[in-house]
Amino acid sequence: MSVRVRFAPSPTGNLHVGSLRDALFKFLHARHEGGVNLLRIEDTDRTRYSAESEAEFIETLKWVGITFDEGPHIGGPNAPYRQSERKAAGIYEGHIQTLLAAGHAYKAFETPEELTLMREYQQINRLPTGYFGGDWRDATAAQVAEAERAGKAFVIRQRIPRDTTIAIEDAIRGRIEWDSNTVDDPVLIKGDGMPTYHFAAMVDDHLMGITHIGRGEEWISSAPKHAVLFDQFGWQRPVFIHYPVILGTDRKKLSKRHGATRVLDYRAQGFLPAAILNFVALIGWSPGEDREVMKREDLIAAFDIDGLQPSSGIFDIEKLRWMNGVYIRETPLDDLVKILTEYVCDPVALQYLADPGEEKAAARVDVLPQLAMLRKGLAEQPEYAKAAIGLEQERVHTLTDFGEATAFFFVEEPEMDEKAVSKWFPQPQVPELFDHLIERFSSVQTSSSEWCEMLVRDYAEKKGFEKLGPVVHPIRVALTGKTVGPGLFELMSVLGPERMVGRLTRARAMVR
RNA sequence: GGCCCGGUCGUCUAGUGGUUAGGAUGCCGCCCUUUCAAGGCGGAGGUCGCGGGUUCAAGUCCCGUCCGGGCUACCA
Repeated sequence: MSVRVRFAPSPTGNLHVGSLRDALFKFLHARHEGGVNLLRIEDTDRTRYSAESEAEFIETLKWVGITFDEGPHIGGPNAPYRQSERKAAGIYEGHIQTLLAAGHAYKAFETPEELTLMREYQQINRLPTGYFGGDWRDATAAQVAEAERAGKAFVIRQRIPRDTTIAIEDAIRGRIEWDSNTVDDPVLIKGDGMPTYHFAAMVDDHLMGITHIGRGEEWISSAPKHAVLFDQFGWQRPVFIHYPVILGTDRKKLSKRHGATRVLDYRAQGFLPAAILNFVALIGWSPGEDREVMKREDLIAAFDIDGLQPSSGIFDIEKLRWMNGVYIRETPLDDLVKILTEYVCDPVALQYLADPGEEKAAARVDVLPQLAMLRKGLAEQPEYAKAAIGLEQERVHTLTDFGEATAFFFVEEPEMDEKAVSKWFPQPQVPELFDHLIERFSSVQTSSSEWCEMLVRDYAEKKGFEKLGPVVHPIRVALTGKTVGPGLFELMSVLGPERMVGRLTRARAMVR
């Protein structure tokens, strides 16, 4: 039987990196096996559902390149793909009647207050908390009928078998068992008639032919209920895969304190989808060999459930930054320019950089003016901007870094680093050097890097400098205001004679 | 409290009874070089959570223990 998996998020907030990783594992599994990946929206909790959230999920998934074969946005043979719509279509109604008739489910009429009281009693007496029977699991038909006649509100609970062992086979951890007396009777249908996750997800998984239920390990505790439900329906149990969780640097669940949890915030910070995918795939999964830089297609080719790990992993943004740098360097320049052009115009990214909310660590307010200059440069002098980007490509980690890295190309008068100026400008060779260059560049139209190199080397040699440093460094400071950056001759070539004359003249005035 | 899951360099991980415990990142150093990167080379960093046991041999198997995490909702 071919593999059928599903990503079934509850759209109640932003799509965060943990969910992205879950979606990725399923996607890779399906694609590796030539199976089917489907998207289902679990919106049975109408009080928390948000349409914007659902839209964000779909947009994010599309951005990183996780594709689906069926889903609410593309349709498919198992439509509808939103549980609220499936409820409206009566899909769960018939199934709960089947369970009720077989005695695998029962109506329970406790009020929420009564349940709270029961929980408190259990806690005080150090008993396992939960609904293990209450007043209704063993109620007679007459009692139920009377309560119904009285119009009392009820939920429908699953009747978990007692005095037995429930075991599931987890694809990562192997066999896990429970004493069935420690598993309480979960609500299947809520008072408002909506199914809970426990019921709707399992019914849908069966109806949609899901072969592998992949989800976070926080679901392990409810797995016995789900397994029993499949048994009670007489359905074949799918394979359960409980992924380990992704933690923050404090070993607590990943939260905003660690930078960001929302995938789109990483986009705003200038991370490439390929890098995010690659990085996140390697938390909790390994190809089993010493290979780390893997593009989407490599991941698909290598993915195997056996490579999944049981232990949780910490999200190390430093390693993500390294990996993002690798992907930026590997991107062909034309593509990179296109990506950057979109990035510097992306209102969501700019908005985030201007106001990263609680994520103070990620605040990059200072970079906004620089990104604006890059945007302007890209629009008004595309070839010049492209050359500048090409020179900085191998020394940045994120798209955001291009703002700072290319800033000196676009401002008329680059900000001069004081330490650099005081170190290099007072040196005796400098005035004559600047005068020489100003004169030479004033008389030419273009300047290739070879020509610039020859010019500088000849001058250094003529003046008796054994090393290039004393000549190169003052020029670099004059042209860029900084001591670090791309190779001087490439940089000179891109700047061109006119800009160089302007900047050298200004620097010359500073020397006296 | 109850039930369940997990535990190899700081971090991500390889490892399925016999390895000097490997790789990556981060850190440090050297080389390259006009600087910074990138790249190359090298280094520090692990008593495989701890304690017992099985075995000629244990990170690998068994037991116990500690620590971390999850669940314990008419949320998912």
